[in-house]
Amino acid sequence: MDDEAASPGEDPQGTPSGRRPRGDTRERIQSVALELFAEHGYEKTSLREIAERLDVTKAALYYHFKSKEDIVRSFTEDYVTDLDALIAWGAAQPPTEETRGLLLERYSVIVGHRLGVMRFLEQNQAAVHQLMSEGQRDRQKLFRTQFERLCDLLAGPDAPLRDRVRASVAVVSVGISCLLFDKDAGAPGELHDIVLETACELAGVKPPAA
Amino acid sequence: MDDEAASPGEDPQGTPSGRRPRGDTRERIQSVALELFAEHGYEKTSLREIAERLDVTKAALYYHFKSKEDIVRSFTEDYVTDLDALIAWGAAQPPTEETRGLLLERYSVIVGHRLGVMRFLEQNQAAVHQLMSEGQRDRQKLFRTQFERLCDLLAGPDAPLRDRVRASVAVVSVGISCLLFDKDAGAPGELHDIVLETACELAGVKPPAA
DNA sequence: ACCTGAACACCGTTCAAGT
DNA sequence: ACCTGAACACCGTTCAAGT
Repeated sequence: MDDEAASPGEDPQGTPSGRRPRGDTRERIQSVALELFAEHGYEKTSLREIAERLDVTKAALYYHFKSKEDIVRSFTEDYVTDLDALIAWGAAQPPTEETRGLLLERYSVIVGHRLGVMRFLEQNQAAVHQLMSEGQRDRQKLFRTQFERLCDLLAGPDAPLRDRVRASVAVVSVGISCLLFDKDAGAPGELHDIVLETACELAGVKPPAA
Repeated sequence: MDDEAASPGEDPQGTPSGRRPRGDTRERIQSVALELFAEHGYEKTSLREIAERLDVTKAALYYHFKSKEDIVRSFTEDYVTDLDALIAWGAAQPPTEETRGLLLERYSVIVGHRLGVMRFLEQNQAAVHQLMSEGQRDRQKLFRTQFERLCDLLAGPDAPLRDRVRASVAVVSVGISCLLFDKDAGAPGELHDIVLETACELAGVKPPAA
């Protein structure tokens, strides 16, 4: 039923520490790929380049991943899971101002923890959008849908246009602020506070625990 | 010196109405390309598809454009020119609150007039970024640079972090709001007013002519 | 001036085969 | 389980040649 759990072969014995086959080639592929995708873009990075850096053949990559897009999905998955959990949490809360403030704060924490993936997603929207809208059966996991769900939790589909626009800008602002000013912050929490305050102002809520 | 003015051949006689060679193939390529690039993304759209829709050969496209990237540049150029003019204007004004408000208003007008190109740029950042950072000698025309110049006119590189973050979000908000809510607006100026008000609030200025 | 046909190197993907 | 070598169809690009 759930066929996307096992990646290489089947591992029927079940190696104690999970399914990683000791040689950590799979993870090395992931990290080299994310690095190169960020540098030259997803489409401009060829599997040959990735393979060469790892001293393996192009074909070897296909033992660990079933396609180039599957490599992307592998390091995108965790972010999607986090965001899904946040949305589910938000949907279960009473739609109060406090909930909306916490939603933005938790979203900013997720973004802060996965800047590399966020940068990739932001820069390769077109590639990623195609990628996700085909194979994925679970429509709830499409990025666009997740974005909309998050916005709806902040403003609701029946809210006046102004509120919906500002809610969208609030969500987007968290992402791009973190990406653009990652390096420029002095104190560690400085950027986080600014980002959250700005997003909350846009969404029309007081920042939580201000 | 300026070698990017003439596109097909040289047209030494100088056809009265410009350099268009009557058969409007060049423009048909542009419109089909923008359409397909928006639908399937820049990289996923092949020159074969474009050529087939126009009933010509792939090779024919190379008579009108010197590469696939050159097609993008052709419908990107006008937007870049507009933005350059806006930046030049802004740099020549006194750095008052009124100037900053007008900067945002004029930017939102430019964006509103070129939604198709904006959508393409937003979704294909990675492709476009590569594209522009190589061939282009005129560094001032890089998109990233234009974005930064615009932000600097709103906040200045020495402004406190908070102001710089909010200036960046202000600029980005104009683009994404127009793209996301293009269709949802009731009255014609309704969205424009909301977008401008939001951007001005972020940049810390009163909206012009409110 | 405007376009075709055929070739080029490169790409992502597959698969039988090796260890 | 993990990887190679060789082949596949397709891509962007070039170029001599046609009208």
